[in-house]
Amino acid sequence: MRYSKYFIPTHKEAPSDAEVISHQLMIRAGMIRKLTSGVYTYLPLCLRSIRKVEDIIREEMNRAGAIEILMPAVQPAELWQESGRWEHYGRELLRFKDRHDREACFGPTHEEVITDLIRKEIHSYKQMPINLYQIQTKFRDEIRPRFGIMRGREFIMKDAYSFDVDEEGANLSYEAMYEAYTRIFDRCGLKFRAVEADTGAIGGSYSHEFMVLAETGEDQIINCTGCDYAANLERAEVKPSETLPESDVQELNPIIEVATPGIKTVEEVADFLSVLPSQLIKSLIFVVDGEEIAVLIRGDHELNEAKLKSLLGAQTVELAFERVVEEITGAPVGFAGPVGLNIRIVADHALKGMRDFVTGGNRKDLHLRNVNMKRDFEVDLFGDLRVITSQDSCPRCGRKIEFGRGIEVGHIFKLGTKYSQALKAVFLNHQGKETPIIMGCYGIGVGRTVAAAIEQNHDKDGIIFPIPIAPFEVIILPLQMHDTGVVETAEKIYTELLDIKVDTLLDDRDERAGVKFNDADLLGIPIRVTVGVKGIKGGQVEIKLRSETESFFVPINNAASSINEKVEALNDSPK
RNA sequence: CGGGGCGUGGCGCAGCCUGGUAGCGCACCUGCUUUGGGAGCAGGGUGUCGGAGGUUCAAAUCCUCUCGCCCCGACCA
Repeated sequence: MRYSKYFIPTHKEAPSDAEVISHQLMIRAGMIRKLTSGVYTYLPLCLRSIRKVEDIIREEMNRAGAIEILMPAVQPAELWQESGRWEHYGRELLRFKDRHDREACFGPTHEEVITDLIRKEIHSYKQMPINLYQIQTKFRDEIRPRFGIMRGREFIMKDAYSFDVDEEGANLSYEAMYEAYTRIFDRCGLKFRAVEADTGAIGGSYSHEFMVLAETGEDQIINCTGCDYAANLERAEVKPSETLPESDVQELNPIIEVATPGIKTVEEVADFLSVLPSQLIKSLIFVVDGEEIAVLIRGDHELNEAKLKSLLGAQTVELAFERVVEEITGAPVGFAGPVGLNIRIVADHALKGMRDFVTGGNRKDLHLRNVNMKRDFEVDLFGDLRVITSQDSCPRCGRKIEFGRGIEVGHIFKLGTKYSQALKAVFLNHQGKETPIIMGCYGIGVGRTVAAAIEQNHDKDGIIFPIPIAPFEVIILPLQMHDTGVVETAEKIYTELLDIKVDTLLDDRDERAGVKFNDADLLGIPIRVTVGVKGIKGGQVEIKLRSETESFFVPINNAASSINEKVEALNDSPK
């Protein structure tokens, strides 16, 4: 491609609303332009990167035995009502009506559509396993789109769905996808980690997220330094600590009421009473599928709502409004406690060993000291409810854990029969018995993968693309466009590279050297070939890798083959 | 949805408080010079100051409404 005939509108400055580096660089490098909140045009450079990611995805999905299809973006409401998600998916689902006033939505995901297809076409165990995938534009009306195409509302996604006759087959399908995803992100040249994850709105029983490691990632992840356990923070299990014997009940101290005027937060109360936050118990009132429930957490711990949700098998979990808290506890927010409450109480494991602790007094400006379980209140259900901390050890092997951040680029789920049951996707098994199909689903954010790659690979001058997903592999910079020797040499190498199928951009603009160098750095094309009068005199051109500071010279005559060697070397060396 | 902030040329911003001819840098166009790390000089074009209404002799500026965008929050009492 010739730069002068192409469309790469670069900018020196990033717009002020671009927060993260990948967003800034994608705007500056002329990759994306915003149309409206969370909705972007992919300019040619970005599209080339996206296509390269898509090609890698296709190759690996096909290798894993999946089959590409393309489903409609617009979906009828009836299907979503049938699965129950018309109600549950919430405001993220973009809904509208057609001219006949029929309700529809723009697909944010395709479990309903694919399951509908499968229930109509698959009736026998002989037709499975099967895995169908597509690469398509989705729309999710995010609460707060941000970071450019990292969290857009409209985005390109690869989604795959597997259908199996039994659990064992479903596990094989899942593992095949796990391997395919590992290969995909490896081939994209990304540093990533697969972590155990919460299943969220898609539902299902078990899942892994593929996280590109980056400081600016929206997700917090933990991993064990001793074994291969890694998880999303919202999922990470906490090993229950040793519980103390419960035999010495008689030695418990009597409850003391303490006036705590205006003192509400854990820090304030602990400070006021000169105790550690770990001696306090936070009592949080939640509305769980319409039922009010008290949740008890140690003062220095943090509740993990996802865990609460799964412990109770709930659809919705919401912190109660102030008014509700006042009705239930008889006190303003900040003074809730378990003593005397007549609603269900669930508590984190960490409370088991505690005695003589501090809680709210269910009265304005009152806390209680020396509160104890069993004597003063009963816990209906214990569970793992808190967020893991740096003091905790690995739930599998007990060794030290590390915290980090990541960008979720892929997510694989075991769905079980959630959708096949709701939509009655059944088949006849060997015994001729009607059985629900076991499903799995597997997503990759294609645009986000490109953004994540930039987030992970850049410097002060711009992007440093991993070569497998770079829009071009090589950029040629003829520095003096008025010098026929320079131009001819650049053209010669350009033609030779195109002949051997190296993706090459020739910067044939009549610009000053500095402009070309800076743009080349900004665009992040992995290999730069500089053709200048100086080099030509010695019969040489200069080659520099974007990822390195040193350059070297090669003879013009075999420049193309030297460059090709570099291209292949870079392609073969995953990060 | 709650809180905060911002809308002035393509981009980045000043001007607004204290009303009085709309400005700067980059970008863009023309010419000359320059040409291995975002050139210099000269000339030029570019705005319904987000929109509507109001106050006023006069509004980018003050007031009201509205739209859009961004940030934080929407769980930890």
